[in-house]
Amino acid sequence: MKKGLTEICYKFFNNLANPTRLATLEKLMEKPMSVTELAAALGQEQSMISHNLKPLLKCNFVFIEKQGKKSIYSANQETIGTLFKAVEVHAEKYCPTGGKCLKEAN
Amino acid sequence: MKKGLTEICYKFFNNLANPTRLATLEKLMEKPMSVTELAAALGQEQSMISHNLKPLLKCNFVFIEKQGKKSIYSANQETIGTLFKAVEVHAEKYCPTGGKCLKEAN
DNA sequence: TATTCATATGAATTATAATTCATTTGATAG
DNA sequence: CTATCAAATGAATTATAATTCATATGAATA
Repeated sequence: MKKGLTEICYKFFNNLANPTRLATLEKLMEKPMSVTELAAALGQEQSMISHNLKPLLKCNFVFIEKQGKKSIYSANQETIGTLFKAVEVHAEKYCPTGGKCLKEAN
Repeated sequence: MKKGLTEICYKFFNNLANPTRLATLEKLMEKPMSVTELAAALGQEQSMISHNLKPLLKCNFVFIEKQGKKSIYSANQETIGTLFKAVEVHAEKYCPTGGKCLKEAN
């Protein structure tokens, strides 16, 4: 691991460590969507989706394409796909309780 | 991505979204160490290292082996290696400023 | 079995991030 | 050019997490 990558990693994982952003990414992995569509699909306020898309966009976890007054967002399939896969692999091998541990207090 | 993995992902990334824990993992990727050694290597208080090792251990990002009064921690090379590599690959392709964006305000 | 070393824990404080609500900007259509 | 729809922004509030400090546990040794 190169020097300084810890800092990048922090920003990187911090960006992903949010339920709204993860749900947004999960939706966008299915297909590109507008902000309004995302808000409807996730049952969240439009402003909240916008706020959360911003950091995802900044780190290129999602891409934007403006279509008239709409902004169509799409997921970075390469990066997000790799990460979700990595979590899946880890969980399968190292979370024998199937996420039961998540319910407990820290 | 399986149903319910969003929740697991949240816990997963949340666990990694911390500078102390990332620095700890980076150190442990080099070689197994005791809590005291880690504290010295990172210039942090022992209690802080212990506090931060706890969630890493819980998700099996690190492993523990007790040697007398010492606790020797080691990294889960498989998972952490994969993740760090993924960040590296992403950063190389999608962070053209070389992390310069990290300095700016959100 | 008292003492020391290593680690873990609890609880309070401090710092950081998420969410909401009001408002603004930008684009298109009437 | 003004009304409407879509998205973005700002600022205040609320929620979460990190850090510190004091203390407790547990193992080894004199």
